[in-house]
Amino acid sequence: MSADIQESTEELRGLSVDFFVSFVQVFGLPKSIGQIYGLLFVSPDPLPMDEIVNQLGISKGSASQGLSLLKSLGAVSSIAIHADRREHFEADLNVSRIVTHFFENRLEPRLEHGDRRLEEMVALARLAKRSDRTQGAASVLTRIQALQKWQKRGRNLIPMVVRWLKR
Amino acid sequence: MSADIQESTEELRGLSVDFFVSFVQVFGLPKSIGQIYGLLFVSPDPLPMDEIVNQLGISKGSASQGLSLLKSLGAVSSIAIHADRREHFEADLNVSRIVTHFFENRLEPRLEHGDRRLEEMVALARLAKRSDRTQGAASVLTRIQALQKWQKRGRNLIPMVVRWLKR
DNA sequence: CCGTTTGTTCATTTCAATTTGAACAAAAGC
DNA sequence: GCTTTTGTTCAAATTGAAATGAACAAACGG
Repeated sequence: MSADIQESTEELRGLSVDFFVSFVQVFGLPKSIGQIYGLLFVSPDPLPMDEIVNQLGISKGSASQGLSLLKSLGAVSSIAIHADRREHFEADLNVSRIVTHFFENRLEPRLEHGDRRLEEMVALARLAKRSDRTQGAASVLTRIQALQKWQKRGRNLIPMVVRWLKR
Repeated sequence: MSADIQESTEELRGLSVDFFVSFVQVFGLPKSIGQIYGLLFVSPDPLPMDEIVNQLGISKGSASQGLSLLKSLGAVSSIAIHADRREHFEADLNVSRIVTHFFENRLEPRLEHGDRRLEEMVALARLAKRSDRTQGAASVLTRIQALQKWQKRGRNLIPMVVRWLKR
């Protein structure tokens, strides 16, 4: 490989790593996940873990953990390479998978939890309103109920987004 | 105020704080922001900063910074109270504001940046493909172009979401 | 079997983001 | 003008999440 090709390959790698680091951080995932995926994304051939460790300068531990998360997201898959017993990894172009995972695992549980919290809040605010017949208590109840509407609206949005991305 | 009312008021406050801490964390905002908003949300009357500091047990610094962020989001507004020179704060039920702010300030700049990165990546991959006529170089270019499509799709989604929430 | 390669786990370290609190500024009342 | 109250700023401390790397396990080859 000539010197300038190697150079631009490295530059491409850097851009890809950067791109995906920024991407995964939107979803609150660690930087190393973005680095690994970014490297695999522009690699023409599947890479073994020690290549990933070397090229990114990260630890074996990070690479191992990162790869297993990425596999669980369906964002990378492992490939058998003839006459090499090491596991090789390849990026899947599964943008919707990682996003869907974010919605279903990060967002959905919180929304679920939030629903229950809001129920309890309504109950307490009703109680307060009954004993303490002030304008204040009533308006707090009203607000909480308005918030419940927003919560529902948000939840309805998620399946729409997922569908749009899968379409 | 009777003992049981005061008690359930405190419980309500705790639930609200919890709810909003969890909410803001989805958007990568600090916990204190959620605490402050949660407290104001269930307060019948506007509160001065020192009340917020006392009730939440946070520092003056956090409260000051948090309130100014919340004001900038349009999530709280300040209210003048007769014969009290302290600034009083009230929660606005502006769920869409905070979400819109997230999209426009956190997401949009990243997407913008991502667009530029992808352009550079395409350029480099084209170069690589021209000099190095292997299957690998060509397939890397194809992937990057596929990613560009996803990026566009994501960007188109945002105005839709914002509209849905504002509607 | 035994040594070597490959990969995982988890206690410790590192690092970044948030919170604190003390110093400072601004405004108000006396 | 001086004191007190109110609010901001920012360097330092705290905290929590992620990365490290050493110890361990598993799989393979000879």
